[in-house]
Amino acid sequence: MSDFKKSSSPPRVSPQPTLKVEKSERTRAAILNAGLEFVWSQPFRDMTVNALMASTGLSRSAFYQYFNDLHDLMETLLDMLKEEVFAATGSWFTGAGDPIALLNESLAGLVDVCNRLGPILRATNDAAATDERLENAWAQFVKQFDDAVTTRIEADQAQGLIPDFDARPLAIALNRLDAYTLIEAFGQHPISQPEPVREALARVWISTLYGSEWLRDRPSDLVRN
Amino acid sequence: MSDFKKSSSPPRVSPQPTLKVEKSERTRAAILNAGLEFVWSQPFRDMTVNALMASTGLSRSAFYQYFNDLHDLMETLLDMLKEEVFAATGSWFTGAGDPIALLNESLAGLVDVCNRLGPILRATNDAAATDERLENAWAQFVKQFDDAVTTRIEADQAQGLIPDFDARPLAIALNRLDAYTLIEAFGQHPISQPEPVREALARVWISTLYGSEWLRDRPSDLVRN
DNA sequence: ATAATATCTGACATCATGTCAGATTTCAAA
DNA sequence: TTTGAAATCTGACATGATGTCAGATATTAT
Repeated sequence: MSDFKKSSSPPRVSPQPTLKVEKSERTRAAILNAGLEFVWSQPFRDMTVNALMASTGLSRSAFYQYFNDLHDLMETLLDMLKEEVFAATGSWFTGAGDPIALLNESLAGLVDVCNRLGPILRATNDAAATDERLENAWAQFVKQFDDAVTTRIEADQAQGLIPDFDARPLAIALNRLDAYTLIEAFGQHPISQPEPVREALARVWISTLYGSEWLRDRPSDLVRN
Repeated sequence: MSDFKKSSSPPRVSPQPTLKVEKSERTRAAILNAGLEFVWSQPFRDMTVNALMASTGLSRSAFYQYFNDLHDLMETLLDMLKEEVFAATGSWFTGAGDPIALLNESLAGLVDVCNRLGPILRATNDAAATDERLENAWAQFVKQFDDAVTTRIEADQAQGLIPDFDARPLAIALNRLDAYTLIEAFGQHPISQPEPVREALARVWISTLYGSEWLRDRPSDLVRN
């Protein structure tokens, strides 16, 4: 009871835990944390350098010591997200063993990351619409998945595990499915239950790639890996 | 040869073909056409009332006689798109007969509309990120599909044509698949070939809903209906 | 304690927005 | 065709966000 906490609060950025903690590192982290707070509570379109810095006690112009503009800050948050997403989804791409089990694992990891960091996902995607640089960063992020998924599909096609369709358009479509279903589900309030979302994504991926016959049973034994 | 034309140029909006053509109707149409031209050639983030009106010969302030702001104009374009999309996809929702054939038809129609009107799709989605009103309009548009698809899935589940999963999360996921695959494919240059996109979407929908066994054959006999 | 350096601030120039009073154009009645 | 009321258009203004910069203040090593 005592440890109750609102379901999802932003993560925090801490400066390098070196002995010497430069002032600049601390304020940079403070600004990033203000950004996280903001993105967790308000849509990106309301973010303004003024509003952001007001919650740090620093002047508006101090912001420009650390970031070129708001989109630059968002790109930093996107980098945080990317790391976690790559870490969570690696298994299906690199792992050996039952492809369906690995795919399930990757999707579960992806859903978990987005459940925790959904607002970053949504905000960076929103922000990308108003800035060419960030849009390219986002596009490149997604493209890495398009490539990886295409490769994996083609490998499994070579093994006869997946029927012989044109892999790339399918990979692109399935990745858009993930990205925007997850943004919708976890990007902003009200936040969805993760489990039905995971089930929906898994059903689509598995029946499209490996065939619907693999869905009958398969209890959720993958929750504890 | 003489009738060759760039693969995709914006449609044009014409005033009501009444006898009396009000001046205001003509300039409203002119502004909308300027909006279409713009969205066909540049990203929405570069659209400015100045830039838009420059191409009409009217003053910047004249714009505000017809629209509250750029997002208001975009909402008008979205309405144009909605009509076409509803007209193109109706068959699977309302029609009677072979569900898979109807689904194929609806998806083909959807791909065709987006192939013609892709820039509107992309621009309105981009614009929605910076305006609450338009964001709601977009969300409502998509939600209509979520509801319709959910209903159709549940009806087919009742008939035993579709397995008994939770319909709504699936419907949401599949609609995001369509929306953002189509934005990606036709929203901006370079524009994809429609056919591989159509095939990818059809494969995902059909194998997820009705089972992958329906994909083996089925030549593209639906092209001419 | 102090000087060199790092960090921060206020003030400025720029640009897009939306409004409004008044100028200009349209159009229907005479 | 003329005319004047209504419709349409325009320039000028106030506002608010942006990014920069010179100088002020704080930090840190010695």
